[in-house]
Amino acid sequence: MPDDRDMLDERSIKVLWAVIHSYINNPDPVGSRYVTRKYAFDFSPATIRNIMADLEDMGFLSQPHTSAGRIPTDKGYRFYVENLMEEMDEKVSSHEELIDSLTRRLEDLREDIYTLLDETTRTLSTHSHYLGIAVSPGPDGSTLRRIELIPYSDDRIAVILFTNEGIIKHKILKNSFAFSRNDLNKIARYLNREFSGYTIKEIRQCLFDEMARDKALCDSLISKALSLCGDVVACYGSNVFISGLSEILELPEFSDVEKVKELSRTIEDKHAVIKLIDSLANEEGVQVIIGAENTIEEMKALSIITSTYKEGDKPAGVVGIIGPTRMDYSSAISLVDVTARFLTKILDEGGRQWRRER
Amino acid sequence: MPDDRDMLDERSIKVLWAVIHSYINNPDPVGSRYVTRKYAFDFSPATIRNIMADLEDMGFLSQPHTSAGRIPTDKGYRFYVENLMEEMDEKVSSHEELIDSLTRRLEDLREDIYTLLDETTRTLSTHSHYLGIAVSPGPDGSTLRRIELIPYSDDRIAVILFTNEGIIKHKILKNSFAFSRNDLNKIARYLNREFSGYTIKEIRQCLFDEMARDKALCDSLISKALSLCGDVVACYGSNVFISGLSEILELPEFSDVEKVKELSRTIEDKHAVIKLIDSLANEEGVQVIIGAENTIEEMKALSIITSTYKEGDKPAGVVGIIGPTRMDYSSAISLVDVTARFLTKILDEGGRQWRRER
DNA sequence: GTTAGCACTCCCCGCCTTAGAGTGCTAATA
DNA sequence: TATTAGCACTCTAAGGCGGGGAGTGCTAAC
Repeated sequence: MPDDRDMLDERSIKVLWAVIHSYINNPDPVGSRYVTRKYAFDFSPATIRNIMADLEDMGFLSQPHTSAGRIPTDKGYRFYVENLMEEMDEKVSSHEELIDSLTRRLEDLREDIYTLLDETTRTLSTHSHYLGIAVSPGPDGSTLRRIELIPYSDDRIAVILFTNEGIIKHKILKNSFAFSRNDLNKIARYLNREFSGYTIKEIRQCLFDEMARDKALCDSLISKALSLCGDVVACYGSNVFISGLSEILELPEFSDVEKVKELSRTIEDKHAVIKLIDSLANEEGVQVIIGAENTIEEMKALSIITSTYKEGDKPAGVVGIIGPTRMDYSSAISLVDVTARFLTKILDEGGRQWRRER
Repeated sequence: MPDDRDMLDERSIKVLWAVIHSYINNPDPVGSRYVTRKYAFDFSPATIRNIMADLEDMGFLSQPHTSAGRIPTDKGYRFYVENLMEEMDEKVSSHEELIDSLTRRLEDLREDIYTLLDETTRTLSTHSHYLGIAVSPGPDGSTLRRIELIPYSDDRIAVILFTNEGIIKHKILKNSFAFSRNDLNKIARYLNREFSGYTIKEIRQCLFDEMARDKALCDSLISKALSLCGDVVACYGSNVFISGLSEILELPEFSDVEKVKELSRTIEDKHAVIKLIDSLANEEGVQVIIGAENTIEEMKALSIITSTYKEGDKPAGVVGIIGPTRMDYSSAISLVDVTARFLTKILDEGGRQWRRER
């Protein structure tokens, strides 16, 4: 693919930027006259029209109908995000207000990452006026810090799993054997020695190998320990948090109820969302997916900005913003970036001393 | 207030029922001609018109405009729910399908009530096509089964709280003292002896009294135990689960985006919802709130059906359905009823042996 | 007490018109 | 040769108009 940048002269770029900038602020097709006026071009509308026609030929702009102004295409936004945004937009504020409000709201939640992520999406959505989204660390983002076994009733024990990321998972297991408290302590000690410091995914793999290698080899307590542990790590998965529906409904693109239905169906399907987001989980830095670049059919009219937050230097989970393709990319991107860094910092403060050397 | 029932003769009641029945199935104003045809009355439309005019005078029906048919008022629905529903509607199915799907989906979740309630709302909404709602037990609905203290890092301990209702709450406390594992065990034993079997609310009250009575009296370990416990019970609250937005958006009453916005704002405000639902938490059996009977401004166009599920014989939390006033009350009520009973049964199976005699 | 008949009301829908915004093309201009 | 003014053309959004239809309330007859 040739570099689009080369196809465009300075003037075309300015016009493209103007159209996008205008359209982001106000979803009316942008006319040539408006561009000359508002953006103080030294050309007449007629010239701008010619340029716009060229931009349309190249696929950066489109017309809803003949004799309407132009609106950006996904390709147009893409070009904007990659080439124009940083150099042409006046710098957005340093997001002090966001950091403030994150700090204030999340202060007491450091140790409970689910509530923390939930609050994060709320903050993201009120600041961006789009949907805020967060995904908690999955099996390969979570590192086991510690596992505890607690007798719960005559035939049940509670398994509690602490991770470095602040996730605390619990599961009650119906066990047919009656373990003594002493047995449980032994098993827990064994499991902690063996597995703490590894990711859930690694533990899964390890358990799998162990089982496969030789069942007879393990003494019975160890094999029971492994099976307890297996039950819990087996159902370990990511959680999704999404909020800000009432924010995003204020946008004119959602004045059509059909659109709203589509959106609500999409965000109620957590599985699809997890799948989508997980595919971005290992990318460095802020990811931008614009409109039809998206793989989910119902989201082809939306854009997604995400970034991973980390625990140590390992990607843990994802935060982001979902909005219309006509999104304020510039500020959304920096919002997401700042938020991800903030979460990384919080995790860092909690968990450093526990990281296992490898 | 005089009993409305006395004001209406047999014939008026039949007409009222017909209007409501028809309107529930199809939100078009109901005309006199339609009633005679569809509901096989032995009278002419003119007679029905007279009756309808009377019903309107009495406040059971209203007209969107002159020369439109009638639609039920909140008072009309109230009369329907209280007097007509059971005797006149053909019995709804015994909800075997619902029980089936509840059983299937909730089988593995008995011990984790949050996931269980969340899934319950999903099931409720797919079966009713309205919003499913569930509220987890609050401080006076939860009975402490057991408390565990676990060292978490050098300066933090994890407090884990098990309740009879299957709630597992955890909180990481930064403690300035370094407790030994032994100390923690002692403290936990003390707390369990003292508090298990009591509701969180009672424990709160008790802690409060204890503190007030005499601080000096307690030896230092006990006072620390109480303060640990206090930190955790202090932040114990209900959780709300709501789902089915995409279901309810299919209804014609939500073809107006303003209505949708209002709805989404309402259900995002968990606090208001909890407050509303909590006020019903101690009522026996199924509660029905119709339209403007509601105290929340934004919900005056909606009806709410709720019932409490119990742990033993003590009300624990609330499940319900939120829909338009034009709701299929008959089936909604039995759905909610069945669901609440189901949850009660599940809780019963898990927790009986732990109830403290008083 | 019930009903047929009838005039009346009001909404909904399709149709038309108009105003306005914006385009593309062409010919004139610097 | 690049730019621009002028102009005819296109398309939408909004408002006005009129007929059809559904339903009512009233009156007088049964």
